[in-house]
Amino acid sequence: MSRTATRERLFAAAIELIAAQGFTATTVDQIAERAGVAKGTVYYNFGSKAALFTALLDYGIERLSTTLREAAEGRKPLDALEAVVGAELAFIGEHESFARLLIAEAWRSGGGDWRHAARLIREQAIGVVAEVLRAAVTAGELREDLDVGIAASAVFGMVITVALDWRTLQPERPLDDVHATLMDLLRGRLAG
Amino acid sequence: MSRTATRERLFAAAIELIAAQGFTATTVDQIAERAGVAKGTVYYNFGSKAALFTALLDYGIERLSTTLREAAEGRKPLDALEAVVGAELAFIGEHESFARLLIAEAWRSGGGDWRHAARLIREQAIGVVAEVLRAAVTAGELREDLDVGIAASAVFGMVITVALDWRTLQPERPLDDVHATLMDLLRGRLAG
DNA sequence: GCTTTTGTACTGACCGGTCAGTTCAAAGGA
DNA sequence: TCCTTTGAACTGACCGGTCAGTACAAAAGC
Repeated sequence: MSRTATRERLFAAAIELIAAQGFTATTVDQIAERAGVAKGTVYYNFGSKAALFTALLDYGIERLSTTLREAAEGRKPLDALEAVVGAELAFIGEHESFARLLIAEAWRSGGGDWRHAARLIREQAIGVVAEVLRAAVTAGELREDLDVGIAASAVFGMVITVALDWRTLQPERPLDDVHATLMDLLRGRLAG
Repeated sequence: MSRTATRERLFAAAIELIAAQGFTATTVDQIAERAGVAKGTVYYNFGSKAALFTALLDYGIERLSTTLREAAEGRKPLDALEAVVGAELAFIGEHESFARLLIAEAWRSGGGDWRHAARLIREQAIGVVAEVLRAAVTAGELREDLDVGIAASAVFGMVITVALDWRTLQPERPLDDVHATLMDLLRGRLAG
């Protein structure tokens, strides 16, 4: 098997297990078994359990932020916001386990080396949202005194929370439906 | 020392450690040491590491949802929403570690017995937000066809995300300031 | 008053199991 | 030939849980 194929199998296995059990509770033997490779292969490819995990975070966050950035590309600010929200929803729908893992690791307090992860998310994923909002402000489509930082983190957190509740409680519901409710909320179409 | 005092010392110690490291990575020895008691005391009081943790979750979620419910009490629907958001912000500001632990442990996928925790949060904490929104709909202050479930989880997730970013990135910022930005977002006061 | 008993809270050394990480000889495949 | 994988055996540290014992205050018995 090619090296990258093996790596991706290991990523997928590790993501599901760690999302369900947490990093420490997941054993390297479990990861190897689920990926259908030998334990030695894990160490041949990554060197350590921790290295596998950080590589996995880098890889996933990179994919997420790229997806968001591409969704925004070439659109007018407010359309871009809508597209980014939709892309985030879709990404989480497809990579539910990764999203759960992200939410768990990103908001840790002190400790580990993967405070790294928190910064990555903030700078890359939430950063895309912030850029879109900033563009909308510049274009005069949003209030000039909008606190872009807070608003971006609010949008990002709102979407990830709703998406996970959606997958958990009513997965049969169509994405567009959830997306529409979310956009109504954002546009302040609440009043009766 | 009284039994309840010991229990609360253990809660406080466990919350900080688990918020920073996760459940499995936190050892009973660490918890005992930080609480200033012997390891045996943990088992005398709770029976097991897992039991300590679920007791802690029950205790914390109960306090959170009570706080939210009291904030809403006796207010008109939309005022109640504002009050609940403020109360959630304040609670997280005061119990930051607990909030981090909640967000990390509550959105787990499969596995553990603390799928329990996810349900508790949904039913109790998010439930309060949902009730307030439902009251607002009944009073004609919000759209009749608003999806109360999605909206409630969106509001809850938005607030907890923003609150933790606030504590991490700009803790000196006054609560009222963050609260105001959040309410503007909710009211759709975005357009320029 | 005084001893004896009882119950509660806590202690910390210890045990048995688990797991990350290592090593290596052998095999597969491009 | 060289890169990659296999799978099993092993090690040593670490950790959850146990348990015999301490401390001590409040009854109980005399």
